[in-house]
Amino acid sequence: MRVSNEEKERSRQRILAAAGRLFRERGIEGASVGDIMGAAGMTHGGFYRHFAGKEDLLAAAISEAFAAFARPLAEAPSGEAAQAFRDRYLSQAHRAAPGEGCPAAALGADVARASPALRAAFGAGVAQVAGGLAGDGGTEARQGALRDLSLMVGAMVLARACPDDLAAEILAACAARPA
Amino acid sequence: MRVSNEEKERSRQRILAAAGRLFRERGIEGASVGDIMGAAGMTHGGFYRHFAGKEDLLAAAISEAFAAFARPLAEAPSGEAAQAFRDRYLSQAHRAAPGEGCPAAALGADVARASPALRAAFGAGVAQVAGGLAGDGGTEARQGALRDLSLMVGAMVLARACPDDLAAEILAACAARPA
DNA sequence: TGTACATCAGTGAACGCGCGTTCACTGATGTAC
DNA sequence: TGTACATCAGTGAACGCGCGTTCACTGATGTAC
Repeated sequence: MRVSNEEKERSRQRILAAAGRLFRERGIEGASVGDIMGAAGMTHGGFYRHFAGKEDLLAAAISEAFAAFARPLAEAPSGEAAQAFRDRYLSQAHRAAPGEGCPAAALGADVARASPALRAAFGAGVAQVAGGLAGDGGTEARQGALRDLSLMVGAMVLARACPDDLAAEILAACAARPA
Repeated sequence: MRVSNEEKERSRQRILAAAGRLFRERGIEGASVGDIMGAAGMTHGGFYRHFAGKEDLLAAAISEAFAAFARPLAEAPSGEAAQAFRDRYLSQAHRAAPGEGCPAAALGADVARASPALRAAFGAGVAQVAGGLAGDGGTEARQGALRDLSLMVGAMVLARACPDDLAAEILAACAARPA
């Protein structure tokens, strides 16, 4: 049965939110279209009324996830926000909750093997986060932001893949000197 | 037809080498048992004479890949080897050849979602590389090595997932100040 | 050292399963008059 | 504003495909005597 235009838009947002969480939690291949639609409260068949296919959804979910993840950086005074962002990033809470965490740490390796279109969307997200970290500084600030982000992404990738004690050591080592 | 014990061992090594390359190039799910056996010059059926299953092979391939990747760090004087390692790590050549590159950058995100046994093997590999970077320094050297490795892994994950120009910027920014 | 036989590495067909996508169908919504 | 009809969001069955794993089979290798 057809639903109203407003409800359709709400459905689309639910699918996007579920995709953003499940892709980050399980990886691109680990989250099926059926899983995502189920998490959004629907069956799989209606998916193609909203997206052209899984890759189309993935691109939209990545853009949305990066925008949400970078939001705190744009909303507060530059220096404070950046430091709060770093502290949150290198926490055990972030390690334990990839579904709400950094899209780069969760999906970077998958995107590396994906289409140029996806990599463009991913690159735009990375630039967005780096821009937020750099504030309105110049070239050097941007360089520093890219270095900071690399350190954080690497620390989180390693921490999630390592046993708990080594993970704690990695996060502490990277938090110790904020580059 | 049965083959000799020596040839069986050579087959096992070919499977391990092919797995190490294909897992890093395509990810854990992207490299099938059939692909790997084909790359090793055999058909898929014989696989189970060598390994209990795909996960067993993956653990062995990860250990082998980390050992080979860390080898240059153990074979040369500590300071020189570490600097050469960093330069090679943050290069375009490494970005373009994941199959022969750092297992942590290529497989970290996949291993984060895998079994504790796999994460233990991965953690041992990470510790091996960090140990090679730290040389025979103390706690502080190990902290620094974990930070260095995090920076390198993050830079490579981001560089591979981003378009070429942003990737070059990331690698240059991280090479500029070797933490 | 020879011989007879058990072992087993590798082959290729087959299995059950979950995937992304397609499709006929439904009935409430949107729209042209 | 009402009405008649076209649209289309969502359902659930079905598709073709590739996956990891199993299995009967083969014949050269390993081994007990």
